[in-house]
Amino acid sequence: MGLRLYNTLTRQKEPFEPIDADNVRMYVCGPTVYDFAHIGNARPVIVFDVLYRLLRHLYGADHVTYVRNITDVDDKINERAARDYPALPLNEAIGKVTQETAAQYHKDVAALGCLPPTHEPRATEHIAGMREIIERLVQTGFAYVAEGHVLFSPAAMDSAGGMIPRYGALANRSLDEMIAGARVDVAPYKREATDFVLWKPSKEDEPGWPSPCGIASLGRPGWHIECSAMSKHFLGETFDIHGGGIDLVFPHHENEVAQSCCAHRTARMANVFMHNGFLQVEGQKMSKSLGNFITIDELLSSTKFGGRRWSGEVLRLAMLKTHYRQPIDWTVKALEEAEGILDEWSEVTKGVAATTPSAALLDALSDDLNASMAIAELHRLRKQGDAPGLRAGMDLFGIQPIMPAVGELTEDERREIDQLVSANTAARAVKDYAKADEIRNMLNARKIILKVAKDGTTRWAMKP
RNA sequence: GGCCUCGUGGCGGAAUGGUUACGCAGCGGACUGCAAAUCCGUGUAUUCCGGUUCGAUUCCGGACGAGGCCUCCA
Repeated sequence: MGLRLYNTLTRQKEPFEPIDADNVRMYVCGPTVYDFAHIGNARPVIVFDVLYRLLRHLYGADHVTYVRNITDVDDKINERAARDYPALPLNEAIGKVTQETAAQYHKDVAALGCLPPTHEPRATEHIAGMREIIERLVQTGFAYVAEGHVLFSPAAMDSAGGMIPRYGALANRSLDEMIAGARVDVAPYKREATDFVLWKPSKEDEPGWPSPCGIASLGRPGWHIECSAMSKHFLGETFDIHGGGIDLVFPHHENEVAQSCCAHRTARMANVFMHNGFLQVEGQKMSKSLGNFITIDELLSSTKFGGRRWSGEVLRLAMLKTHYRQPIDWTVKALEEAEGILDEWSEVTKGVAATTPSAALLDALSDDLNASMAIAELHRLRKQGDAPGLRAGMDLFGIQPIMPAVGELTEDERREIDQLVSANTAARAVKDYAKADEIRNMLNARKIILKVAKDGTTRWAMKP
């Protein structure tokens, strides 16, 4: 069975046909680097990493180009920089914030088992490309200059006709509905309430670049234009897959489509748009005010969630247990269950070389990334004792075997435990059960459990 | 207010116009000095009310409930 993907553009699953099978091209919206990435941010990164691995498997590792940007120009960054480094000049402070946050992000997603994308461009490296698109949009009447701003006109897009899509086609809403919505920011320089900013003027202490369209003052780009510029640069005017969180459908992706299709006179920016569902924490929306806001780093290295640390592999498996388009409830219980499964898989696959992924596994993932069904197949492989097959499946998922909590013990502690376990085995061999039980209780008190196999060999593990 | 998504067992979570995967927990058994671990077996579910249909959990309408977008939050 070939790859089928759910396309937000058409609201249905479609067979995936790459524009060029020698170079399958995917763009995923990356982070705006102003703060630690939270666990909700991790979902698209993990989901599209699995898709990236699947595409590499299907089309060859050298035939997939994956671009995930870093947005390093944004007013939230400016605010954060001013707050955190009040003594520094703003631009210097911004540099510190974006460098530090990007480094933390790389650390986080690596711990989650995500491959680096083929290209990871920064918005500030592509200002010239943005200016070029903006110039073209103004020249062709899709955008206009007003008080140092450049604004895009969805109304102009809708009257353009030809192959250019209707504004709102992706989000499935009409311009009339949006005007009726009436919560659009109305600025005096806008011709229509639905017009959005492509470029805006910068104050002297704000980051600024030479403006397009003959605007004299320095300025900076609006939110959506960076993705249009960077995707064009690396993937061309039309590419295969564009991904991100479902909240990006509108306005972000809708506006990207508008900018790109109008600038390039194309029918589609990307053939397939994919969006992952939202994440809740213990049944509630994650928000700072509810106090359930949790970052990737906190899960990995603090005891804030569930009173303990979690490995990146466990976080990844927990994330993939739910289909990517469904809402996911992030709970301690779900992480514990994922860890239990991973412990079991790890035990049988440690040091085992992978074969190729089973056909059933590929079929499951090829059906719009049905990871739940794929995981069921991994359970089946384990049950059948097919360790190499299981390992191959785990590789496709990007999940490595873990060292159960044992990794947190020091070498000395582990040696001591090994000795106690040997003493327990020896005591049982001579039927000195009092002594054996005493040792076992002592180990249990230290959260060590003994696992005696049928052949008498004894292994041990940390209780979660 | 407008638009959209979702509602499956004790829990998590797939699939489907016709015996409802899989996992966790539970229960029973094997094994064990006793436990644990492991293995085998096993019960339980499609929110409610209408409609279409030989047949609906699936399709359509409504109710109730949860969530999202319309605010530069993935």
